[in-house]
Amino acid sequence: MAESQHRSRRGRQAEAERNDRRVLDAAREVFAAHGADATVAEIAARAGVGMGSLYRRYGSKSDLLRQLCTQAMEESIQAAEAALAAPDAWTGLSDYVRACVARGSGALAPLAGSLETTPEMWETSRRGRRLLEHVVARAHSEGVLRSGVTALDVAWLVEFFGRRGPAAPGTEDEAIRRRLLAISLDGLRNRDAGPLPGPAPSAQHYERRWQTEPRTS
Amino acid sequence: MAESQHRSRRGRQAEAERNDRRVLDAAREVFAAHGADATVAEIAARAGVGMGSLYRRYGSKSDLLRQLCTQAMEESIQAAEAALAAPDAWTGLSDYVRACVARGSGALAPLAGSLETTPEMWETSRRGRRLLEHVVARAHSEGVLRSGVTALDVAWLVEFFGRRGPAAPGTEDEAIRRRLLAISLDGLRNRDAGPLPGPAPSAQHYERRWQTEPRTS
DNA sequence: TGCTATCGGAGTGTTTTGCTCCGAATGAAC
DNA sequence: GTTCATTCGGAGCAAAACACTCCGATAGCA
Repeated sequence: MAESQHRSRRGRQAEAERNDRRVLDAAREVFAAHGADATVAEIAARAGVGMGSLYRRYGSKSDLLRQLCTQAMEESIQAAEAALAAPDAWTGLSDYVRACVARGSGALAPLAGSLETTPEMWETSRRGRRLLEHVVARAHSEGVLRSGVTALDVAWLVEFFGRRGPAAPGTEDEAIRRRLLAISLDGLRNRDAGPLPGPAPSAQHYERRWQTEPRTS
Repeated sequence: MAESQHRSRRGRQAEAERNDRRVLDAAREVFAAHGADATVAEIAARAGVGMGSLYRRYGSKSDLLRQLCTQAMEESIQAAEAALAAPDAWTGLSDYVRACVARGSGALAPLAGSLETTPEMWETSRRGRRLLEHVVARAHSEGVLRSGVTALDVAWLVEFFGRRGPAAPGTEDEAIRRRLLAISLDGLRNRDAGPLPGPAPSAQHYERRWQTEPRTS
């Protein structure tokens, strides 16, 4: 607190900016670990910031959540672009999955329905999905992806592994997750295993969760 | 409600027994879907039973949870015994995993730490784990399981897929889960893929989550 | 037609939690 | 060194959520 902070342009404003970032990072970790029920107080504590600072920047808990969702979607878009730029399709796809899981993109999915969604968020989400479809299509065309696997299968996989994650780096939880993910990714490769059971996931169902209804309570 | 219920021995007691079962089933579904934060009222509603009936049988929410955990562990023990009796090791192991996931055994794991555990529960848990070790050992000895996979890997896999599950039968959620599980099980088979990353999960860590501490709050 | 055992669910007391408000602390200006 | 503007931190509050109790209604039995 008393440490010098004139590294950036202006002293106090620099602290403000740093706080904003800290809050966002802390929020991602805490929500990932505890779900949407995590308390604002805990986020503030983790960020090493007072409630005042948190609420000055983000009007409400929902706002914070929305910001986080948007950030997660943008990160997954970047990961998809990186996947398309990768030297081979399999490296691209598997790095995409690993990156999304590691960042906990899927951890925000259980929030579906408890959040008012903006049109921009929908647009971002769709853009991410379209890119992922390209990533998957490329993998199929190179013959490295088990046949029958769709982009939504991959999206759901990310979401499954992201649930209640990401585990903090260096923890055993994280190591376990990596092992299981390695197993799943192996199962995803093309080894002419039998066809996948059941119908492919529908986009309708994937999106429906986010359609806002106050709550079923 | 007004339907006749003299199918069993005594009219009113039959209803009582049926209610007990209904509550237990409803509780499993609701906790699986909403986590430990699910409300008692919702469980009662789902069971089609009043709060009074619920509390007469189960003294508290924690009691109910404990009962549920015990039941889940016993079911997984039965599944393990079935696996050992299966004609071949792979059928046994994969049916074990599918059964546990379908019953949502892993859905109760996130409750770890929020529940007072009895010595009997520990004993049951350990027995289940020992059986699973036999199931895994058998699979290795028949050469159908990817090398390096331990019983705890399988246990964690079940837990991962059980999180926030099971989805109600017949829903698309359930179909998706089955697809992803099929992928993971394929990755689990022995195809001399590379070694799994990182160290194997430790029993210490697996058990530590259940050691009761009031709460970190 | 009473009598007993069980049922259902509205009401209650408590805990939790999102959010506000204000005194303290910091840095810039002069 | 003093003053002023800005940002910080966290105690406290009002509202909501929730586990649990209590009692009138109801179903079986004699």
